Amino acid sequence: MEAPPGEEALLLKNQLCFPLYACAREIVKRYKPFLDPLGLTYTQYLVMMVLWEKRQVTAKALGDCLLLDSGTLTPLLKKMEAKGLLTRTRSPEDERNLLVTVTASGEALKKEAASVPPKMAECAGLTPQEAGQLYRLLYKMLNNRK
Amino acid sequence: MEAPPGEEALLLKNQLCFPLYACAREIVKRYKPFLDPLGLTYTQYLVMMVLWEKRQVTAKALGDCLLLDSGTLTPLLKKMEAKGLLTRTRSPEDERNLLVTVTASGEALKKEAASVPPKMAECAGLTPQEAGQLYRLLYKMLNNRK
DNA sequence: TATAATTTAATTGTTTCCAATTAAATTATA
DNA sequence: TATAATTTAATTGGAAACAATTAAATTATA
Repeated sequence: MEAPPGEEALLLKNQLCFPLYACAREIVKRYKPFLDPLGLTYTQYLVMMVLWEKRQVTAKALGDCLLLDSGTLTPLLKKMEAKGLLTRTRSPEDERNLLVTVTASGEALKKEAASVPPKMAECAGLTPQEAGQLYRLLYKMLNNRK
Repeated sequence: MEAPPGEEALLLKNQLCFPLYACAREIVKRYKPFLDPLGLTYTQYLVMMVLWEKRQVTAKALGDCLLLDSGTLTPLLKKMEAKGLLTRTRSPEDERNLLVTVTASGEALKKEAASVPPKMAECAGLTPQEAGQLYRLLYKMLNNRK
């Protein structure tokens, strides 16, 4: 005897999005003990990863990278500037563009951050194969954006 | 010529947690046009799914289900009570427990919500096999919690 | 039984996150 | 060129989310 179709689709245990949502929050929590010593939140850590790679980016490019808009980035970047991790200047060629540049002290943080990825990889608890599968599926969903 | 090991692990494109985090936010955004007509946010929709299934739960049990604590649930449930979706009463057997009970109007919303899961399944853009894989991997990570 | 420990919600303060709007700079077009 | 459209950040307001603390009720223990 089966439940009517509309019935079972609304059960929490049949949701795909719920574990996605819960897992994302859980992961940020698991990062916390590793990021606290660096004085970074998870979102700030993401910004730093982009800056460690590129040294300088516009706020627009950062938002495109991280899928965050100015409502999130503006206050975040101001806080990080106050902490001395980056500078915020206007592009001389196009005053609309905000240039975000890593400072020496922001750059220096990279060495301490090097220990974070291996610790996190461990606490995810997936095999390398599973992690690869998950990575591929998540990007497939993300890229399904219109 | 390879980058040093600590180097590549800090690249955004090599992160597993970033697409997880971005995908969770993206999914909530994709739900929005379907949930707005019901007057529900995504988190409120999760609460309603539990209530449609159980009719009555304690706030504690709800938090265990959804992995949310009282700091999130207390204001959320008050808002939902104000909207007439549920009632908040104390358990007579144990006054510490808050009983959350769906109202008739909350129950009535279930019929309208029946159309949401199929629409969401479509916009995830995964095959049923992939969705199953993703589901399994996410729960594996979640259950790796200490 | 009296006290201590535990459990459960609520509160407080901080950080994200987003939608919608505004303002400024630039680019396109009439 | 003058005006319109576009692009980019910033702002505003609302909803989560969480850590840490507090308060009340219950249970365990000395």
